[in-house]
Amino acid sequence: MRLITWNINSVRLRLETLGRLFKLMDPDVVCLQETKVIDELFPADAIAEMGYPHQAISGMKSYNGVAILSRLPIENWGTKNWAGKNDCRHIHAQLEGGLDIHNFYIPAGGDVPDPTANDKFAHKLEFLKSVSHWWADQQDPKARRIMVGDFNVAPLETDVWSHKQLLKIVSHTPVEVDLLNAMQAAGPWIDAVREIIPAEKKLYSWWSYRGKDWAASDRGRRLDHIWITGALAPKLLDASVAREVRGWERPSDHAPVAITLDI
DNA sequence: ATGGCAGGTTATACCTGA
Repeated sequence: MRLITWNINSVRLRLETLGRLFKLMDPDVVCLQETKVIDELFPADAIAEMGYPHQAISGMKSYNGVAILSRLPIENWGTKNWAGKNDCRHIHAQLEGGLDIHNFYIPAGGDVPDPTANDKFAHKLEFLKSVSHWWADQQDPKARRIMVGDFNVAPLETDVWSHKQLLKIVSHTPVEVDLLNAMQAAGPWIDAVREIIPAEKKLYSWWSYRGKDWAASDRGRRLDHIWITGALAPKLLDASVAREVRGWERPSDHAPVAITLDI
């Protein structure tokens, strides 16, 4: 089974690109973030025709929005609110056989890494804490769970183009990294991508739109993640970032991240 | 050395992203 996560930055604008991605990667399950559309206007029929008739969607106007698209039947699905906001940043779906998939769009956090001066950063920290506490209450050593999404935190030094230069930049500050690590420990979760691609290797999944030549300057960050529970770890076959997708025409600023499981 | 870009909106400037 192949599963991918992608911050698509508008599902309507990039519907054709999504079809191209289906052909490139042949995924069984696709988790999207920043769909930016209410459920009534989500291109559900077009995506079903492309081979993904089983869908769980939760969107709002203009901002945020998440979706899980699947070739395999979804037995049940739902959403949860975190940090006191109903803003379409999480959706989960259970597939046949009990595989549980959680898709998150964690708040970006604004520019100023100070929760007393910046409400968005305070919200991000609160969001990370509330998800951690929830996972801490879901302990089940046999659980087959996957947690994916745009976490908006690049935890490792090799997850950013310059650790030193980004220490005070939102997405790589120590307070965020500590909270992300706490969330990972709360699962406990295994970083599936770093199981396959060693932590010594630089790895990014996002490059700013603003650079002149994103590929040449390569100032990226690994903001998009796929975590799995210990019960799934023996099934992990592969993981990758589809960097080439960032170079396609009218791209999202995020590249898809993928894993393959022997299930 | 990031913010210079990009997406959405009852737009034609301003919010968001990170």
